[in-house]
Amino acid sequence: MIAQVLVELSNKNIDKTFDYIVPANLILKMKIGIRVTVPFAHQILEGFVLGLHDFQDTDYELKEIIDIVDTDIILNSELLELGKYISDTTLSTLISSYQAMLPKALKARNGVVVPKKMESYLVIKKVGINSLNLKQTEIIKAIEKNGKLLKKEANLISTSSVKTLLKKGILEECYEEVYRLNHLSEIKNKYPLTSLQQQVVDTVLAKKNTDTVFLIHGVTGSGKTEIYMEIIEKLLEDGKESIVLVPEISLTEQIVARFQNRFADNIAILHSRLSDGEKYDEYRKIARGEVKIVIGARSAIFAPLKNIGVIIIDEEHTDSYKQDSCNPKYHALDIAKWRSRYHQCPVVLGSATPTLESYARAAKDVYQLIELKERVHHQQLPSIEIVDMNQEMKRKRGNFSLSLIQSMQDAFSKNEQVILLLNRRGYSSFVCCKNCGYTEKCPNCDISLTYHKSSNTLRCHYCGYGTTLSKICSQCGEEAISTLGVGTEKIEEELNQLFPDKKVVRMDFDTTSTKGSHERIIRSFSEGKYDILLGTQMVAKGLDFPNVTLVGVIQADTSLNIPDFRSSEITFQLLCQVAGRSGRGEKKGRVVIQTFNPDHYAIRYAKNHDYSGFFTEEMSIRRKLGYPPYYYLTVIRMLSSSYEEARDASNKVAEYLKKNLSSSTIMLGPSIASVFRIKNIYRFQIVLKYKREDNLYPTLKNLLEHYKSNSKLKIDIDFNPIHI
DNA sequence: AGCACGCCGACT
DNA sequence: GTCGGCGTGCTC
Repeated sequence: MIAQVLVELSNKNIDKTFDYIVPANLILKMKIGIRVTVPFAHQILEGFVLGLHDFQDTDYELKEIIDIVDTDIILNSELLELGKYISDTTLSTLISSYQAMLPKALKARNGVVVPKKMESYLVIKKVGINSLNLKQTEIIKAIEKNGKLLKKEANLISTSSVKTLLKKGILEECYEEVYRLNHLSEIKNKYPLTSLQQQVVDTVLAKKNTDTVFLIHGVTGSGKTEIYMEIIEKLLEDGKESIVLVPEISLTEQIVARFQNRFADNIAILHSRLSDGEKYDEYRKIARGEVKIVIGARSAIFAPLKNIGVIIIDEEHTDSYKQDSCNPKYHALDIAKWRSRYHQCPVVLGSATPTLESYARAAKDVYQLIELKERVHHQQLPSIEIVDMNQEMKRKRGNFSLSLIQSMQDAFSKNEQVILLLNRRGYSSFVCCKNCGYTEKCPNCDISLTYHKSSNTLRCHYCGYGTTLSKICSQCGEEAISTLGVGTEKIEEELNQLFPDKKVVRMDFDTTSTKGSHERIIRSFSEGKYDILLGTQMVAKGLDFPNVTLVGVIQADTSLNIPDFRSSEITFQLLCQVAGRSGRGEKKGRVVIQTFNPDHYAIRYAKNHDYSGFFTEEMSIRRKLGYPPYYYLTVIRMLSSSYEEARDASNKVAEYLKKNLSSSTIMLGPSIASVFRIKNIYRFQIVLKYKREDNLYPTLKNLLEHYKSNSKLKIDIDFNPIHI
């Protein structure tokens, strides 16, 4: 027997299987999709068995498989097929696609082993023994209750009796895997659906055995989660399973608790804040068919469920559904559509602010659109006030407008809570010498350093570089360094001066880096231990605090100034999302947005909660400039530690693309990437715009092939990029 | 990742 | 003449 093994060597561009002889002792255990260890180039590697043959069809002298890693199939036939689809559509290696689908503990690894957590149990081996003493009988009875007993517990009765019984062969010790997380809770009463919510549920279920994609465009607070849960429950009655994708940062205890109250321990949770061991356990529950509902962030889309009834993607506009940091650069929505075709089940997308791409597809009936224009129980959407900071600055009032201060005082007087958004962490956005104008930059990246007052450091938000702040300018030697721009740390300081008797809690990258800190902040704010929750975009999404009646946006311009064609869309989405945190209880909410661009259309439409107005205007701009959804985009990046190397290669690549792509494809660049040096790697990029380009994949494949042995230059391709 | 192979310059 | 620099390519 010959096995085709795909080995883990993702660093080098080896994208093929190698043949190995299956030794006689492993033939019975050998299955496609299992993990094995093999000798490969003077080392031992792990890999996946992708095929089995009876005969050798090459004349190499083959080596033998060393062993199998686990007896279970890691990649079932669906996942094997899905991996090929991912590789074909993202042009990344097959092994990287499989690795992306698995939790760390199940990847073909090189070294790291996550211990399976085992507990020792006692079971009865021999029955009908009657010469037992009192303690021994007690132990046997305790075991008979459930058929087994934790050894720890038996030892509490009598350690020596346990030993004797084991020695006599009456008892036997066995080990069982225990799960680190237990989602045990009782099913509580569910809320009755409004007739509007019920209609949505019925609409989706009417197509339950088709691969229809639904887009639920529902305002914040329109009760989408209840709709999801009802759909899931109805499909559960058919024996069907569900995947629910939720943005990483809104996957909090709050949302998990809602699902637990409804489905008790029938759920597995997958997100990055779990430890490797916890992730492994949750994954095993799914693979063993012990749970029917999976809630998780992006990678939960790969959950190995076998009979999927629905895939729900909440807050579908969230950019973290696209993996763009490493290969394969896949979008969870594409994976969802593939699996929906495979399982013949619907995909349900939900958002108050769908991406232009999704809404345009709905408008063209590619997706089935469902509109929910009102909040449940006729709660009103918050009223939004725009404050022109150009006028405010003339009055010199720091970062808080009179209107925001008054609104905050008003909320506090009624014992209500406030959320403040500032989409920039740190104390100041950069430091600058007042004498010579020199700005301190990161030595490894083309980025200004951000001042963090609490640690008195300058830090790079791209590579993590840190240095202490010196008051003396390194350029001119004058003691004239001053901080400019504003971050969350500085706002926290101002708040303490403005409202000394109010308690502020800050939630950003810096205060949520330790395990559980994110949850702690949310819980204590929800318990009323703080009056103000101040944070970056983390505070904008999914949170539900009934006592919050005021949301303040310190600077709506932060995201507007990003040099990206999506900056208006991102700003509009962020403002709508954060506004939606206000007035979710019985009291009506208010929102104050401070901006230097009060007339910008993204801000104007957000003020009126006018999605369709924004959609129409933004679409006309995208059409004029030739951006999605009118054109597809692909970014090709040339990366090298040598500036010249990256520059020269980008010119060569551009020439090659021009020659091989059709004349209707528009090529932007080559130009330096928006941040042209990160971690000492120079980055050039080419952007392709096209409506249809049949030569795209073959051309880019050739390009990668050509450069794959070049160790100095890396070619990085991102189809349908989120950021360019 | 390693290790072999091979094509150049420096040196006993 | 030989030794070793490392760039390149292969590993079932």
